[in-house]
Amino acid sequence: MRMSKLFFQTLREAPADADVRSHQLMLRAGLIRQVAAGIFEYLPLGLRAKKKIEAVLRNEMNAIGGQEIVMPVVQPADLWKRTGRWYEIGDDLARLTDRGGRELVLGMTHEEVITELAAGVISSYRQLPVMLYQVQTKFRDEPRPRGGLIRVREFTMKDGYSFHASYASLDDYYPLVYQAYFNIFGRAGLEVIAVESDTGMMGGTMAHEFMALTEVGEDTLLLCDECGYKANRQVATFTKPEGGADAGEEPLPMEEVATPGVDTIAALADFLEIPQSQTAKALFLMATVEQDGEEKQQFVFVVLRGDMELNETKLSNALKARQLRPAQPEEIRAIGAEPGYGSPVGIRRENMILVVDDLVPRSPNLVAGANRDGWHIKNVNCGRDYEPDLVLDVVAAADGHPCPVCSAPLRSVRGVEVGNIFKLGTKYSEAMEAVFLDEDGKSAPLVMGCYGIGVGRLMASVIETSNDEDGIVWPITIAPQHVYLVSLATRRTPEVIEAAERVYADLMEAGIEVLYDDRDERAGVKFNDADLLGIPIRLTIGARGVKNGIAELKLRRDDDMHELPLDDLVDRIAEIVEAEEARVLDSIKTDPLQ
RNA sequence: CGGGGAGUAGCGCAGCUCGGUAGCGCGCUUCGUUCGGGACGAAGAGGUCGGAGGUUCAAAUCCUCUCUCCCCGACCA
Repeated sequence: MRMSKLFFQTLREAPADADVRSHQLMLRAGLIRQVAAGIFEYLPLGLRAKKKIEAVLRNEMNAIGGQEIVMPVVQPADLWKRTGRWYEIGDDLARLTDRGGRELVLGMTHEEVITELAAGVISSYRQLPVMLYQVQTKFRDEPRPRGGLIRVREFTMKDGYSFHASYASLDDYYPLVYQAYFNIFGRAGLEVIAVESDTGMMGGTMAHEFMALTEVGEDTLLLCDECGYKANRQVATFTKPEGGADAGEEPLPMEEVATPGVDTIAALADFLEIPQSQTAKALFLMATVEQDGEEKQQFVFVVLRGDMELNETKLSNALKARQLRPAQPEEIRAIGAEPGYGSPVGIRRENMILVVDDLVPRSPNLVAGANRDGWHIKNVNCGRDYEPDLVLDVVAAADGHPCPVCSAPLRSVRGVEVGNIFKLGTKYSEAMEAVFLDEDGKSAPLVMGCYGIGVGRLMASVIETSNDEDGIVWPITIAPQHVYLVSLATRRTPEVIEAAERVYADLMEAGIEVLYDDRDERAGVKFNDADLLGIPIRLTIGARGVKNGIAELKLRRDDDMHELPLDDLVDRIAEIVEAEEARVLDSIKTDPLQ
């Protein structure tokens, strides 16, 4: 490809509304353009990188028996009604109506469609297991797209779905996908870790997320450097201490204490000069739950120890709540509690659930609110002064908490979820009546797994983790082009143009991907654009070199200059491309599946 | 949805307080000189100042409404 004809433009300055590094670089390098919030165009170079990633995806999916199909973006609402997700999912699901008044959705994922498809094709255990996948556009009307391609509304996803005759078969297959995912990310030059994750709206029994560790990530992960435990904060557990500072202490009589204007835990601990672990934190939430097929609002009172944070995912899962929101002050007062001074002691227990974190009953003599503005109660004891409805682990693991496996301190890091794998089970096959006949001639629902990778997000993550102050540093495996050929010709040096043209033609002839900078620009402009674009191999043809029969070679990833003889260039470049590819492949790291 | 910020040429910005011919840098076009890490000179093209109302002799500037984008939070298969 000739730069002089390439449809793009590099930018010296990053657009003001990009503040994530990968976003800035992709815009500056002319890989993408933004059309609307979370909606992007791919320009030629960006698309080439995207297609390289897709080629890796296809290759690895095919290697574990995947068969590629394509399903529609626009799907009938009826399918989504059958699984209930039409009702469960809120505004993230874009809905539209066709000319005949029929309701449609833009596919945000394809479980419904593929399960229906599988139901139509699969009738016997002899057809199982089978893995189907597609590389297709998804639309999710995210409330807040951000970070360029990190979080978007319209995106390309590789989504795969496996169908099995039994859970045992799914259990056998799942590790193959797990390994294929490491191969994919490794081949794309992205280091990831796999963490256990919440199964969320997908449902299912087991799930892993593949996370690229970077500060721009939206997920918090907890890692143990000692034993290797790692989990998304949403599901992470930790070894809870035996009790508070006063563990083992005898319960003391309750005592009211005036605390004017002290309506936060931090202020309370300061005011009474006690650690936050000696306080009780009261949280009031409204949960949307299903009861007898009806949606219902359920008031939830949660008591945590003051030094802990609520993990809403844990609570939500335990209550099987569809939604959780903070309760309004009038809702809180309706049960006889006072916002800012909430306490489980002396409240009206009708129409509410009192959930207590399991650390609270082990922590005697806590200071709780008095349900009265400006007052707290000392020496509140769970079990003596109030009876919880549920005692659960509902607190969030945080940096420094003891590992649940080995008790070493956990470390919290940020990560971008670039892929996920789920054991779905029969949730969708039952809803869609996707059944097969087993060996005994009995009808049974298909057992499913599903596996996703966001292509653009993967690309952004690679750039996010592989760049320097001058620009992108592409791994050669997914770089838009392998070679950036710089011609430093001027009008007085036609022999340089001639040599560069010949090298370009030879490289093309040999099937080597080359971006030829034939623009009438000064050397500095070309070198700076070369650095910005991040093509792995830079080849420079200048007057000096041509006189001596050499070209100059520099790899984007290091600072060393090399000289290559012009008459042996093509073979040498081919070797280097191969060596650089091998280098990426050699660095693939896999986490054992736990 | 809550909080904050911003919309003026392709990109980065000034002008707005105090109403009076729409500017600067980069990029783009043409010509000339230059040519190994973002050259120089000359001459140009390019903007309904996000949109709609209003106030005024006169609105980028003041008022009202509205749209869009970004950041933090809520949310997130």
